[in-house]
Order: sequence, then C-alpha cells, then structure tokens
Amino acid sequence: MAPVLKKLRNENQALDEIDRALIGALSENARQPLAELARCVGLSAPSVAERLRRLEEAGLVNGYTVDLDHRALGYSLTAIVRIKPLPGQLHMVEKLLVESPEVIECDKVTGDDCYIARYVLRSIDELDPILDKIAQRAQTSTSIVKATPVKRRLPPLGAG
Amino acid sequence: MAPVLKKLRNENQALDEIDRALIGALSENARQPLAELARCVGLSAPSVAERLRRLEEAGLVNGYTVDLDHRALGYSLTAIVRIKPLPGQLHMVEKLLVESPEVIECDKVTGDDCYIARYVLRSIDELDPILDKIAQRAQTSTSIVKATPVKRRLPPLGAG
DNA sequence: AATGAAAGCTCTTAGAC
DNA sequence: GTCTAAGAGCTTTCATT
Repeated sequence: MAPVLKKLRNENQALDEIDRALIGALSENARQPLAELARCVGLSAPSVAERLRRLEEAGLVNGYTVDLDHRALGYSLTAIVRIKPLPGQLHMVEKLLVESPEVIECDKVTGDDCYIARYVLRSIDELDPILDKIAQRAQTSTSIVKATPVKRRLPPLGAG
Repeated sequence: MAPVLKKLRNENQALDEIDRALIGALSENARQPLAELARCVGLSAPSVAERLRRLEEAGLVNGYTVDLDHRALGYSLTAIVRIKPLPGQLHMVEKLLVESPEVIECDKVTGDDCYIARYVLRSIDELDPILDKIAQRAQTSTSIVKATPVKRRLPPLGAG
C-alpha cells in the first residue's frame, strides 16, 4: 500500500469500540496498569500496549496528566477574564498572559474580545492587582466562577 | 495529637519540594512508574507511593487523566459560548448544557452572562444548529478559538 | 517519614498464527 | 493485529530506623 493511501486510511478510520473503551478507561484513571486496561477491554497486555502506542503516535493521545484540586491547593477562586487589548498592545498583552503563572489557560478568539483567560486566585484580594497589570494595555471583563456544571470531560468518540 | 490540630496542620502545611517535584513530574507524564518518579525525586519507590497516597487522600490530587487532541479526533473547531438564559429558563438551559456531549466544559459565573461553555465542533456547519437549540431559551455570544497561547497548565505550587 | 528486602504482579520482547 | 511465554522490572508489604 502506498504511503499516501495509508495516511488517508488513518485519517478516515474511526476509532473502534476497543479504542474508545481504552480512552474511556484512561480518562477515568490514567495510572491504571496495562494489565488492568487489558482486562477491561478483553485483550492481552501486549495488544493494549500496541494500541496505546498507535494512539499516541497518531497524535490522538497527547499524554497523561494529573487532575489537581485548585481549591485544596489554596486557590479558593477561579476567574474567567475577557481581554481586549488596546491598539498596538496585542503582543505585550499576550506576553503578559503567557508569563503570568496564575493564568492556567488562555485562548485567543474571534470577536470583540481577543483573549479569554482562566485565572486561579488565592483570594478576592488578588484580583485587583492582577487586573491592574493589564488595565494599562487592555479592556477587561471579569467573571467569577460560582459553580462548574460540566467539569472537563471527553468529547464524543463516536466517529473519530 | 487531637484530630482538630492534625486537620489544621494539614490545611496550613505547604507542599514540600519533593511533593512539588512529584506533581510536576506527574503533570508531564502521569503514567510514569513509581520507580521512575522515585528516581526523579531521589526517594525510594515505597516513599513515593506513600506521598502520592497522601496527596490523593488530602484531596490535592483528584486523579489522573488522558490529554486528547481534539483536532486529531475530528473536532476541527473549539467555540467558547457565553450564555444568558431568558427569564425562567435558567434550569432548562443548564440541563441542556450538561446533556450536550459537545459541551466539554461549562462554568456558571457572576456577571451579565450566566454560563460560559466550551464546545467542540466537527465543522463550522455544526455551530448554527447547536446555537439554535439554546436560542429559544437564552441569549448567546460565541467566540471561535483561533489559537491557544496558554494550554492548561499547573498553577503555582509555591505555598499550597 | 523514610528505608531495604522479598513476594507477587506487570511490562516488554520475541516468536508464532 | 493478536496471542503466549519468559526474563526484566515494578509495586507492595513489612520489619527496621
């Protein structure tokens, strides 16, 4: 089979039921031993190792990470801040966001706002100094998270 | 030591340097064997196992999860939608969001908007039908993610 | 809190279907 | 793409400090 065909085949090919079960099991506990994953999905350990290797190599699985409780770490508040840089300040604003350790996520988006950033804060007292840092360079609009009806979850894996 | 004192001690106690190194190593690859984590931080495997057990029990570590590439899974777009339910529609809107599998995260926030939801989409064609579903019950404002200057990362673990 | 030693399990590799 | 088998490596328990 020519390389180009192989590539197309990979791109079009949906995950099978076992891949979906593996990803589901890993999303619940990524530290499960291969042997246990193997029992979950009804394959041998080497087969599961091979499937994971393929999912990683295909770029579907980027890695495995730890889910921390920000509250338990002392960050009692999460804020979502929309940021519209003033003319000429776009790059400085982005640099500021990237270099602020309390920004745990930031997307650049279409529309009137340019950035949407997620901040963790130890207390409400930290909010004002943090916003002051960008107030010279951008207009901001801040929302404090009161609840999280949907915690980060898997997208549908139906026809990947 | 009385239980109440033990509790207070746990709450005030910062993570030590080894705990921070462990969490850092896990955030880079949560599937590393204990033996390898032990080598990273310069302790024995049983000591690392015990520290992890404590971090989990204290609720600092919620679990371990897989980091998927939404694009590689066929979701070529991410949208962040701000949602302001119409009078009397708050609960129905929240239910709709929770039950929509393409919503991979949703926070309830202070301010004029009530919810901020993150959607994954296979194509731009999916956006209109998805927004139509809530348009009867809420005002929405949609931003399409163009870039992600800061991918989900750890908050500072300095004085946890 | 941490350690080393040992038993039991897991992972990886190799070879076959 | 999957399997079994076997050696290397890892995890867990426990006595010790």
